[in-house]
Order: sequence, then C-alpha cells, then structure tokens
Amino acid sequence: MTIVTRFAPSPTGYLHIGGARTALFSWLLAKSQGGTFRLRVEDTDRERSTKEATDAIIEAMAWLDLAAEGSAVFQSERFDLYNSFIDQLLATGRAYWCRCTPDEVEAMREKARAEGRKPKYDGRCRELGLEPGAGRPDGRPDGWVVRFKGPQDGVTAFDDMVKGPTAVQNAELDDMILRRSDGAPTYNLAVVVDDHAMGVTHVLRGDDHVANTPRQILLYQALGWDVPRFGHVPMILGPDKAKLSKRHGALSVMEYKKLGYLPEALVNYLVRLGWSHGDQEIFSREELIRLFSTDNLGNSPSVFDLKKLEWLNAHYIKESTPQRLAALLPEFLGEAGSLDGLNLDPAYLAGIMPLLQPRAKTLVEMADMARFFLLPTAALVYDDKAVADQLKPEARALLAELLPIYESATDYGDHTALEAATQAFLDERGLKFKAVAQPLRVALTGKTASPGLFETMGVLGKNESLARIKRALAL
RNA sequence: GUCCCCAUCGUCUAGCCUGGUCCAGGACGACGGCCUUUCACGCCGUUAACAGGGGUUCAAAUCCCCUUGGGGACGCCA
Repeated sequence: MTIVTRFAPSPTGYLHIGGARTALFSWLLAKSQGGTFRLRVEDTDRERSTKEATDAIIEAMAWLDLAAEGSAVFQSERFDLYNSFIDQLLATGRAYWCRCTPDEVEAMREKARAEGRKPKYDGRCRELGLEPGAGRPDGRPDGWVVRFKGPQDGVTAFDDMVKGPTAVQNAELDDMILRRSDGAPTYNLAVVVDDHAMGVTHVLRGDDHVANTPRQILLYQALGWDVPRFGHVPMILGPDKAKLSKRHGALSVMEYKKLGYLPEALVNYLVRLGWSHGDQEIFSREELIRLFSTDNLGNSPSVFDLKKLEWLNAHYIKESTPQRLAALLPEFLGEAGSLDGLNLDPAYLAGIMPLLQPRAKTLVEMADMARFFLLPTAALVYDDKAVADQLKPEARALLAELLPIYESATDYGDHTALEAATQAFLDERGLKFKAVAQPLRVALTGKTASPGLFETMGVLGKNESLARIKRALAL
C-alpha cells in the first residue's frame, strides 16, 4: 500500500516556522515511503481566510521545495460534499439538530467550570428529535446547528506515530457541532471527509490537534471509514520556553529568506528540531528522504535556536556554488541600499563569492561585505577611523613605493605572484608584512577587515587596484 | 478548574522500548589556544545535563509511583 500524507494549513496568515516543520515532516514521511504528499487549504472560515495568505503559503512551500502532488484541495469549494455527509449522519441517527444558542451553551460551560467539571455542552437537545422546518418550539426563526451524537461512555484509543498509545474517555468529549447555524460545516467534519476523500493514510500535525483526534476517529467510525494513522509533533518554543511567537523574532518562513537564509539551511535546521538520526547534523535532501522515519521523532517541545540556524546557513553558503550566490546577491544589495553604479556583472560577482563564502553567515552579511568590490573607486567609502589609524605618513610612503611594483605586475589573476612581489619588496628593506598589510587593506577596501589582500586585488583587477591605492594616497 | 502530554549540558539531541558496555556521546553556543596580513574559515581543547523524592533490582538516565516544573486542549477557529 502506498501512503498518502498531507499538509492542511488554514490561510489566515503566512506560513510560519512551526507549520513549515510539520509540512516538512509530512513531505518526508510520504517521500521516504514512496508515497504521495498533498496540499489542502482549510478555508472554511470565510471571514479570516484570504487569497493572499493562500498564495503566501504556496510560495513559501515552493521556496522550501516541498512540492505537493496534484492540485491543492480548497475546502471552501466542497461544502456540498461535507453537507451530504452531515445529512447522512443525521439520517443514520449519528447526528442531531440542536437549537441551543451560543449564549446558552456558554452558560452550560460556565456552570460546569464552576462545578469543577470539564466545560462542555450538556446534550440537552440530543434526544429531542428536533426537525428543522417542522416549526420551532421557541419560534426562533433560524440558528440551529447539527451536532454529532457521540458515545457517552467507553474509550477511544489510537496509536500515535510519535506519542505512542493514546486513549481518551469518551465522556470527556462533548457533542461537537458538525454544521454551523449558517449552514457551513465545521473543521472536524471537513477534515475527516477530506482526508478520507483524498485517500490520506497518515496524518502528521501539530500537538495542538491531539484533542481533536478522538473526535475525528469517532466520526470516521460513524461514517464507516478506515481510520488513518495519526502523529502529533510537539510544538516549537521561543528562548523563554513559551510558545514561539512574533515577539521572539521572525516567524514567517519567507522572513528568513529576506534575512538571507538559504532554504536548504532552514530545512536542515527544522528537520533537526524534533527529529534525529544518531549524531548526524547535516543532511542532504536525498539523505533525509532515505533516513526519515517517524520512529525518530522526539516527543518533547524544542526551543528555536537562531545561532544553530546561522551555523547551518554558513555551512550551506560554503557549500553553494559561486554562481548561485552571485545570482541571489543583487536582491540583498538592493535591500540594503541603492544598486546605482554597482558593478553587478554576474561573472564578476561570481568571482567575489569564494572570498566571501567562508566569511558570511547570511546573504545579508554577504551583500554588505561585497559592496566595496562593486563600487567604482571614485564612489568607494573610506572609513575615517581606518584612514586615520592606518594611512599615516610612513604607511603612505610605503604604499607609494609599492605602486610601481603593482603597476608592472601583469597577471592579477595570479595572486601569489602579487604576494611574492610584495614580500620581495619587504625583504629588501627588512620590513615585516605587518608594515603594509593594514594600510594596503584600507587603501583597497576602505576598511580594516576584508578578505585576503592579494585575492582581493586579483578580483578587483589591475585598474581598480591601482586606482584605489592612488585615491587613498590622495586622501 | 477539568482532561491530556512532556521532562538528559544554556540550546538541539544520542542513549531509554530490549536495565549493566554511560562517573552519559555528538552538535550549536560560550570560553581558551593554534593558524594568520585584517576579518573570517579551519584545527585543538575547556565548560556544562540524567528535575526532585521514593521504590523494583546484585545493578536504573533507562522500569514503577509520587511531587515539582513546563506545555497543550476544553469555540457555531483551524
């Protein structure tokens, strides 16, 4: 049997870190067993669901490369289907009409709470055999709902893929609403109908859904359908161990893209949050597919650690090709400032990347570090303090003497030759490298921190290198 | 309040099911060192945990119970 998993977000906002991790686990579960992964948009709440959110979620999943099979299922387009099953439940006596108002139900809950019991609907309409259209006893024009007629004793049990055997007393459950007073089906009903209709065999979802699972199982049984396997992954916490929220920083997956993270870094980070394979930390997508199993999913909540994400991102930046990074960079350069006058030639950019790859933790940092390479000499910004500290008279004199040496050098592509020439000059005068290193660096880059001097000169090329030294000398 | 779940270094985790090989392993971080033309990279090292208490057992991080702490659910939201 080939398995089917799904990710079922409700389009009320962007795709957040927690949702992305659940989606990733579901995707991995399917792929690891040669199964199918599908997407369903849970937009039964017409008030809060938006097209923008739907698009944003799909965009984020695409960025993470979590492709879903077939076209997405939209619950808002399937109300007739849901209603037909509610009618069936009504006809078979597994559901009933309830005329209680929200206020009345709230009063019941209050009462139960006050008595130290679990707040729930008391089932007063359960055996009334109410028929809408047959005239309402209280004369109220509308507002009836349909409730599930759940068992009042016994136990509903299931074997959770991550938590293991789980059981709930049916008495803990109240008769959930299946159809709202406006005729719209509710979440629990729609989920069951869709998962069955879509052939879903394994449901992996957030911890916050455990309480829904027994209710849904009861629905499957009432409808006479096979019950899928369920797995509930623990949630992600902020550094203060409270549920991860906006105040902890970026929550949206796409926000991480903006912050300069590579999708494979986020995926690798997220997968290790709650899942492990021995001591391994770095996983390629192929390894993940081959190694993933719900058996290795942890069952305690985990804290989101930005430092580790940064480490992984730095790793993937090093692993990346210069060409890919070069293509990604302009977006970040533009985000940080003007692109005017910058040399954004792809080949030039690609030449810079290897110098920055070991140094940048994010693409944002990389764009910042790349800037001095891209500015024409005339527009280069020299750091005042760096100039004051490093370009003192003696230093300038040395640079002036070095200039002809660099002028006569022909092959800037060979940075070791540049270095050898510099060393020879220094040896002649019995000077240490330190005597020229920082002054030269400031002259070339405007700053005191940069990639290796001669690699930098090699990338800048002869004309730019000479122009920069001359400009520095004139400062 | 009621019900459910969780509990190993600061953090992610391995180990727990199938007690002894664990005075608990890896990784991130932090700290120190090496390398070095700056900044990084890299390399080496240090730091640091079985929540507490009872059992069971020759032996418990591993099994059982209680306590504490944390989280979740209790919607005509999903």
